[in-house]
Amino acid sequence: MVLEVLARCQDFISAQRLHSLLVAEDLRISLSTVYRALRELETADSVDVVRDDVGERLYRLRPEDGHRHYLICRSCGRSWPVDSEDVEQWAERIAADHGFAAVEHTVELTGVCGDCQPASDEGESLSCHPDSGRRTPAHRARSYAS
Amino acid sequence: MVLEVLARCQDFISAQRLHSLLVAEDLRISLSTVYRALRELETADSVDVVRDDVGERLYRLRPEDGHRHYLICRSCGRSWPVDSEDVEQWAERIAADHGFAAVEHTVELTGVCGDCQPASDEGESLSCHPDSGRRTPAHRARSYAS
DNA sequence: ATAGGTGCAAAAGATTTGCAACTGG
DNA sequence: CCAGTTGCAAATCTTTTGCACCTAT
Repeated sequence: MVLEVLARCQDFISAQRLHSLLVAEDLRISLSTVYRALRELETADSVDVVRDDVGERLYRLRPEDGHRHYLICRSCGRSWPVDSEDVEQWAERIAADHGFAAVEHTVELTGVCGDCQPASDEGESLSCHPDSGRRTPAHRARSYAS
Repeated sequence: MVLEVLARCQDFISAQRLHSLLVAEDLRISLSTVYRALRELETADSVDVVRDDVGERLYRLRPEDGHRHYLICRSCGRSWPVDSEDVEQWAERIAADHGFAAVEHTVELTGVCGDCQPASDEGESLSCHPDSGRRTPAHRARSYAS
């Protein structure tokens, strides 16, 4: 059930919201089970995970094409898989330069998408973000970025 | 006091450990105050922040040369500022391609440093990581990476 | 019957905050 | 005397876990 919603969603979503969606569909499932399912999917590398600005974890089913990095709109919350060839290479190079092995990287790209730029809120096209066009920008704990 | 320890440390450190260090030096300060100080430094863009594999936040005083990205050893915890020109450019390009504005990015590079590769643990040269050479690798919640 | 999944409530843990006491100017 | 800090304890919030129950094999 978790997988199904994730697949339908095609966007990052929190465990709690996911649970809400499930319950809203009359599916009987507990929050614990949702967390357990997500953890499985995570260890199976079937989902990508990013952190909310409040530390909450957001999950997204990894696209079949293997993309692992996304461009996320801070306003509506929608995400787009992006090509990360360059970063992969950069990461490898940097690691090699420093004599590192077993390198892993985490990359999060956020911004304001085209739809959210002119007016203030729209982008209700997808269903995973009840709080679409209204998200606390830089609530308190912003990740470092530049 | 917080600043001083951070400066001396030159590495990522958690609020709690930082507090321990302070207390260990007979400096009278509460954990709350440490958190408050770190938050200030954070909003002042004086520190960079990364997330532990358990969700804990680690802070590091941003080097004067303005580096914002680091290569962190998963074994001993030491970190090295890295050149991120390429990623910056990549980020800008990707964002532009998608019509995004106000782009921000977060990049975390982890691996096993040279010192930690042959044997298992060493690298006790710096003082911020009491738990050096022994860190739960991929405890449970691994960030997505590739 | 039996292994594994599930729900519930409690636990864990990091961070924040209300509030009263305190300090330097 | 006051503004701004601090400490402490309590609250918050997400995620995990213990444990009993229940179900499909």
